[in-house]
Amino acid sequence: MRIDDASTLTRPSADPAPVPAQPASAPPAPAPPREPGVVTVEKTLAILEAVAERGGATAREVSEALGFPLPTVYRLLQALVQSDYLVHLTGQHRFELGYKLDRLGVSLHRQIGIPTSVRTEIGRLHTLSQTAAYFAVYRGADVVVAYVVDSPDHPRLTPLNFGFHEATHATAFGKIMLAGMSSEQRDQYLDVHELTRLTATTKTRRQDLYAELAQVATSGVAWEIEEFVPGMTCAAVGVRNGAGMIIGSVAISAPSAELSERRQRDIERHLRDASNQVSRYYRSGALRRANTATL
Amino acid sequence: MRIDDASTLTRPSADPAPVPAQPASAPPAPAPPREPGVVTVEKTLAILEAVAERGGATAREVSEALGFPLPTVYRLLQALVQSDYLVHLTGQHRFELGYKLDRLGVSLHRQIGIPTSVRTEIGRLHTLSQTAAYFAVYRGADVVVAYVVDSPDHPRLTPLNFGFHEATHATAFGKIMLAGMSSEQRDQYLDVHELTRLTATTKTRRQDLYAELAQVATSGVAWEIEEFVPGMTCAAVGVRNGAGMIIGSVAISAPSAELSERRQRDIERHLRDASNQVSRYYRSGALRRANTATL
DNA sequence: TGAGCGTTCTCGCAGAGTGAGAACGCCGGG
DNA sequence: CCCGGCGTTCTCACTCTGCGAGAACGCTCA
Repeated sequence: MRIDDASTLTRPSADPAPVPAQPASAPPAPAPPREPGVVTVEKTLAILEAVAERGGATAREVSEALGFPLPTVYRLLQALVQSDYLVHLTGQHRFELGYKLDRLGVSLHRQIGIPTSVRTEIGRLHTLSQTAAYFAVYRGADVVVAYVVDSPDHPRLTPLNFGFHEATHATAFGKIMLAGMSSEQRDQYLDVHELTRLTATTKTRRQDLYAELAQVATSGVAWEIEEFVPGMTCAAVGVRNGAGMIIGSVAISAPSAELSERRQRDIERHLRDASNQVSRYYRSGALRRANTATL
Repeated sequence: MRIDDASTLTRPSADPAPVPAQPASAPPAPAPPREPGVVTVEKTLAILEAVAERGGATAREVSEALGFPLPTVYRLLQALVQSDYLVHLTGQHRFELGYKLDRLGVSLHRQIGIPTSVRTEIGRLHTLSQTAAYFAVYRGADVVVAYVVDSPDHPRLTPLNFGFHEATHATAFGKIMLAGMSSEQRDQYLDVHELTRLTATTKTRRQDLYAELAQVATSGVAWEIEEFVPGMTCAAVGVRNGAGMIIGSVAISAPSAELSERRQRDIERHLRDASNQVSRYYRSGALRRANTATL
């Protein structure tokens, strides 16, 4: 059973900034797209990430990659080393990631807080249904992937790593969560999140989406057939707390080609079983943070 | 928490610089101990860690905990949110950790890079010997815990988490690694790292330590009996690469009381077995980064 | 209705961060 | 042996950035 590795760089969601075309000229001040923010902090974090991406780097590499002058890079590198976000491998003349990042990662997982019983249940879902298996929860106003179990034979959908929280309209667990919101919450949510087209069959009109959500609400199961990634299908069932509110969702993904009608029925059954088990956990006490997802 | 370099030595706590006459000002703060560094960055990271420690926090909590004025805290919080190191749960008026921290944690683990075959071997060591099991490697000039397998019945020693790299003189795997260094490397290492007393039996004199290291080098196994944590004993065996150099170490920890002579023999056997298996992996190709530990 | 909190803005000042440049030690190659 | 290149640290004067008191706005609760 693997926890979570993989995950590489995802394209930074390019904001629709005006002036997308930088005229190649103007070496002086082409005014980068970025909003103000605290410049020093942004530079520092950029350096940290540069070191992370290339699995360690020399100061010069960072300087060239980011276009920051060398003295600045050294200064900020040292600040990061001092706080244990980086280590300086003096022998190898390299900077690599520091151990605080592990501790922070652990803290993050603790904040999301998926109990072991739920983890094993998702593991069972993976084994029984022979698919990648997911657990998603509300976090604040977002819907986020909180746990994944997959295997070489049944790998996760590449973007669906821990922390994924986009494309709610185009994922099975996203539909479950949208269907679980009050209509005002849903409207507000969709006012902020566009119905981006991802494949030929992605539902990009609210009308269509609402119609499906109504159906999801009654049937209790959401399917998503190649609306997110071509050739792949997902399915999900909601998880409810003691008050009957949807607080999360168990889900699977599999190649569409492998899904005979019979297999679909089996999967639905496994999803409902898993949902029941997980819901049972959340019904019995232990509902830690207020999951009422105020939006 | 590092104790290393000389920079601390150069600056006496209260520097009696020329111009001692401060213009009558400064009745309040006599300037805290901290060395310069990039102030903004330090503040920002302090905020990040404050949020991590308390599992999410409001801006005001952070402000009070760290003594930074509110507008500053908000500004830096936003910088962190913008870079995905924090999320702002607007519904709950809280800031919590962001998903980039997971990605950075994963990158760190990838940089340390313990292959799965080694992981399973440490798992087996845990099961067979019925103890917490560890794998440690050189990283730059340091010796760091790279992987741990434990269980409720056989928990790890509390400080021995991933990333632990102190007290080399008082841990079994540390002794293995010290024994594996050239004498110049060892001397240099010990010039920088004090032989801190941790328990009544910690070896704090180089003499004593060197004597034991010589014995470790010949026997191939290091024991550490309550020199690190009272009541707990550790043992370790080295892992060698194709060139015969020590590049890591497998280790276990257990309560001293549970270690009959027979059990000690069993544990030594299991450690040697594990070491052989792991060494085999590092012998066959795959010796990625130059582990020659230049110091 | 008002107090308290979360959150964002404004704005003038001070000082922090900046970055060209030089310096130092170390290495490997000519 | 000396030179050139690299990693690393320091200096220093200038400027622009981050600072933080304070006020403002909206919300929730009593």
